[in-house]
Amino acid sequence: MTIYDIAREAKVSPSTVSRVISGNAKVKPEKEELIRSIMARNNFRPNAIAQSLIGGQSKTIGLLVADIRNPFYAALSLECEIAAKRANYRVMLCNAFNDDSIEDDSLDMFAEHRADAIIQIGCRVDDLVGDPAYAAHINSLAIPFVSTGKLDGCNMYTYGIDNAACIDIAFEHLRELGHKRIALSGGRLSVRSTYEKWTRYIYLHGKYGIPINTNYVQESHYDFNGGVECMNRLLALPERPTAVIAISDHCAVGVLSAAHKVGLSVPGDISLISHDNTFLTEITAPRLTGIDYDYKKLGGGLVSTAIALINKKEPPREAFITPTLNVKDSCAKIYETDV
Amino acid sequence: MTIYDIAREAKVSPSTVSRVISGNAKVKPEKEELIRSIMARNNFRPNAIAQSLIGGQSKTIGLLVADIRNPFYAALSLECEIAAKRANYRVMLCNAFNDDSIEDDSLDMFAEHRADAIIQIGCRVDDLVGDPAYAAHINSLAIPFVSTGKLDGCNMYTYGIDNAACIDIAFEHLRELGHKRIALSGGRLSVRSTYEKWTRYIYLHGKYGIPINTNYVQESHYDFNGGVECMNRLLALPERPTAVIAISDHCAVGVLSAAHKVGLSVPGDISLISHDNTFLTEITAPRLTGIDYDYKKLGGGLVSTAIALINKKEPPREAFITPTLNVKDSCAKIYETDV
DNA sequence: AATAGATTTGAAATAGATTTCAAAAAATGC
DNA sequence: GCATTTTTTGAAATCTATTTCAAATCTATT
Repeated sequence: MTIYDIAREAKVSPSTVSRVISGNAKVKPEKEELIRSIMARNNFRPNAIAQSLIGGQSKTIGLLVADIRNPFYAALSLECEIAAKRANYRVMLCNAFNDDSIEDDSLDMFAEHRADAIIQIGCRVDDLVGDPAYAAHINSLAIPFVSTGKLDGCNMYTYGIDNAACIDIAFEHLRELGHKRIALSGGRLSVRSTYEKWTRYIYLHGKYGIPINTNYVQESHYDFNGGVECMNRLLALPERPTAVIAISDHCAVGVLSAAHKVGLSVPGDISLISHDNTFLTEITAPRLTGIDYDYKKLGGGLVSTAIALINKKEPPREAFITPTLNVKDSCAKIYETDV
Repeated sequence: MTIYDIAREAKVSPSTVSRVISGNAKVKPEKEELIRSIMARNNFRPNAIAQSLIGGQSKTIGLLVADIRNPFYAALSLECEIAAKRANYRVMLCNAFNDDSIEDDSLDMFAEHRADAIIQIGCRVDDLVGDPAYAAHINSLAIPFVSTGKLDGCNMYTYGIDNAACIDIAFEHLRELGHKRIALSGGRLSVRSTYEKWTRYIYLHGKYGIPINTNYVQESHYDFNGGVECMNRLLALPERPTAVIAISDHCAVGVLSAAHKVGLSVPGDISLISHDNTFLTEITAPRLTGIDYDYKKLGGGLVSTAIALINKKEPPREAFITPTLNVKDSCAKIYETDV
């Protein structure tokens, strides 16, 4: 069923049918009525593929995430989908699994499907020391490219999170509660967002004249086991920290589990601040205080930056949303006598 | 950059370039070499949209899930994506949020984009008493439709989970451990998969001559709060159950939390069996014993059923994978003296 | 070298919409 | 009622690849 079939039945030309569909030209009301009724009766739906071909726009945004099973990516990709839909764009989602070849293939696939823009969240695009070949690959696509991260040598736009502010907020909250021995669990330093958090952590120690215990910053995976291992290392220290900032909720649950395993109470013995504010923070005991993002704003910002680029507008090269603190039950006041 | 540009530069016809791309006709080796080098130098990628238009196939499968933030859907949609990619299909993902109008719109969108097949997981497609209008809508799309669920009056194919077997396995495990007061938390009876679990639960009581306490079957939401509320109701009973089968991991975590809150130990005081075996079962204390699915097989089965239908093969109307029990730490033997 | 047979190539049609441009129809003015 | 302006319409070109069919080229055979 095509516009030609509709046209024949309505005794008009395909052009007229097209005008009814697109709505960007006047058609005599009675004819429009007739055409619409024929379309409805035949269950006709215009072929979006043909529309894309002639229009030169696929109305599709390629969305590449590291792993949709990670609640952070799930929440964010969801908001991207909603924002895209509102702007009459579709999302084509791919998981990269931190596998370089899948990542490359997905980008090529987006290019072949003529995605109007690409949004990438996670993966190599936030490497502190980027792979030049990867940046070159992205550039070669010649498709507007937006990410929460930033890759050197890559023609791209960033709409992300103010990472330093995350640590500012967490640190300040703990400081107000009297904590001075604050640990960071930790993430991988090779990731830019993590690097920015670490440097801010160090900066804040200087600012407040708190001596840095380098053992308090522990590299870890972003998942449950990363948190467990990290916490175990912290617990083995002669003087253990009184508070831990975890790099993700997943990680925080691991920290919590390791603390519980040795009989420590959170927040009684150790306070814990998390990142991402996914549903995980609601299902632990205690519920986790943590850094929260406005996911709607973040997803919306990524999409609107992408769409601005599609429309040849010039959005800011970089924009960052400010995180907030979502206070729940995992932090407590401390009265240190020995400092 | 199109095949015409390549053709001009290589001094051949577009047909020849096309033959090199598609590989389904011989081209003189030296010409092919030349054409390939020109394509590479210009970073040429064939336009998948044009290929779809002429080929009459979009090589796209529409995937509609209830909510990607739910780890079950995330894990399954991931496997669908992988299986589709292996068969040279792409996935177009939409979230329906249990919102009927979003669901309808998404289906229409799939149709307009000429998805070759639609896979739906969750949402109205597993309603026990289906909405005839919804079934009619699906039928009107005239696109192969595959789901884990089943909707009356709908021309569709099911590749799902043997729900009765889930309960068989959970029940058997608990029975072997000596449990007789087994509760079900619970899900919504209006969902077919849940209904099948409930009926099996009742059947098994009959089979083993265990009296049914109707208070032990509690309807609930599938999430954390559903589990909490359900468990609170169970705990308020004069004789509380010794074991709970939760309808999802999310729900199980809620059950666990409610148990802990009143000082009950799991599995010391109460055993708990979950469903879905998502990462949640690994991050609780104790780790949750539960019903596990072969996600790769399930996702692969959904996709291969869809592709069989695309290729006019006739796959089975219904197929079900058999779940397994993943024994972790949330169930214990019980020595009941009072039964 | 001529012919038959096999291989390789190109012109043109096709997929299903949109858009431009000119023609036809309708509305307006006098 | 006729000329002029405005609105509505249709024919044809376009988007980018694939495929058919016939023509051209090459190889093999005698």
